[in-house]
Amino acid sequence: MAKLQKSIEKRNALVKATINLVNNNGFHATPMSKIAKMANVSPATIYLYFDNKQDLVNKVYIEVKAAYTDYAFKNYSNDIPVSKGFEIIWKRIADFKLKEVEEAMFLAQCDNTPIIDEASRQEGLKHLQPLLDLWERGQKEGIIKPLSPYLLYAYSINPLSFLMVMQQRGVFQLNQDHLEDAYQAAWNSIKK
Amino acid sequence: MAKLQKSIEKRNALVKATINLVNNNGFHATPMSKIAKMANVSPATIYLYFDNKQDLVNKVYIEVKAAYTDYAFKNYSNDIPVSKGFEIIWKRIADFKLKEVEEAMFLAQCDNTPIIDEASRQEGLKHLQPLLDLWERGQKEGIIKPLSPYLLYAYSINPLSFLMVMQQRGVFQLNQDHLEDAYQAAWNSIKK
DNA sequence: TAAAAAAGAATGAACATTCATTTTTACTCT
DNA sequence: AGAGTAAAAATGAATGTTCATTCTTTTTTA
Repeated sequence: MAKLQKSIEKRNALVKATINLVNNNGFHATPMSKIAKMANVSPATIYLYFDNKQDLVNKVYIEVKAAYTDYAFKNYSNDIPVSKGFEIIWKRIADFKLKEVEEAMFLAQCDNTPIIDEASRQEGLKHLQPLLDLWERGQKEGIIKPLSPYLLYAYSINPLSFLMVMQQRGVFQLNQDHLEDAYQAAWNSIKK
Repeated sequence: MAKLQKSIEKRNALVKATINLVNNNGFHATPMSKIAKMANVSPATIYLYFDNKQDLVNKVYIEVKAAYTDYAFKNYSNDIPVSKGFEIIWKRIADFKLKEVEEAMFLAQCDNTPIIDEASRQEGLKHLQPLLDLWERGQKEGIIKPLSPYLLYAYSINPLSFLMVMQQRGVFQLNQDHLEDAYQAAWNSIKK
């Protein structure tokens, strides 16, 4: 008999190709045939790994989001003081966006368009819980402003996405000094 | 002989339908036939007003961006003090995003995806010049931080887009208090 | 060697755009 | 003012292409 395993490399190649092509052309202008070609795979093979095109992009989104938040919260634990915790997370996020430009672009696109299922969006949101917990803790301790988490996110974390998109478009070059400035702006906007 | 005029109402209906459908389905999942149907027009008629689908979305983008910046800078002139000028612009932008939700969503999507021509993107960028001038003036007067305009934008103006998208998704309800908080965060992030 | 994995070609639907007609409009001539 | 008309505007139906997905066959693997 035959107990085979589907190639994890093929799957990875498909995920990578999807990210790249969706970044450059948008989801609906990215045919399955092109994804297959870039992954060096037959179009039919995609369907061994994913149910259909929608399932493909949903799963890629969730996986990239998970990788992103894993990276962001890597060195964080909730016995670290709030201000230090925020610095750690913020800088890891900046790091991720600078190093994993493709992944970050892909998330930005998914988060601003209707290409992802509502369910997958919710799923992706769950991964941000540690940050919400940090903010709640900070508010209890009177260290950060008593604002809605959406405001806190909008003014401290989200601006990085904008900077990254501008950088990716070659509009300007984000350097280490910019990042230090950005971190200060982020912290000033949430600290009490 | 006949000197006719194409109906401006039909054109407006097409623009409106495009915005609505692209917001809900994304550009490439929005067929010309649906745009036509929503505008109560034959598909062929679209081609009397626009060269093709790409031209349609480019023109809609530029027009909405122009409407947005006209609205934003309506009550502003460059003899107004920097801090007051920023407040005026910021609040007009917030106003626009709250009142013209569809238009604002459309811009957010276009600004985060590859659906718009590079040329049209540049064209849209030009309209922000008054804000850049304000920042330059503020920096000369030592009132606002000597940061890249992209950082200033990222931390003062752009967060509104995020809040608007969240609001639109029903994730949270943006009220007048939130906006006052947000304005303070915005001003704190740019003032020296 | 038997079953899974992978492939390439086939299928059928969806779509952007064009084509052939019809309708509307504004002007001219009575 | 009203009828006639030429051209623009608008239309619905075609056209040809692109693409997601499936089908049939081949290849790989345990």
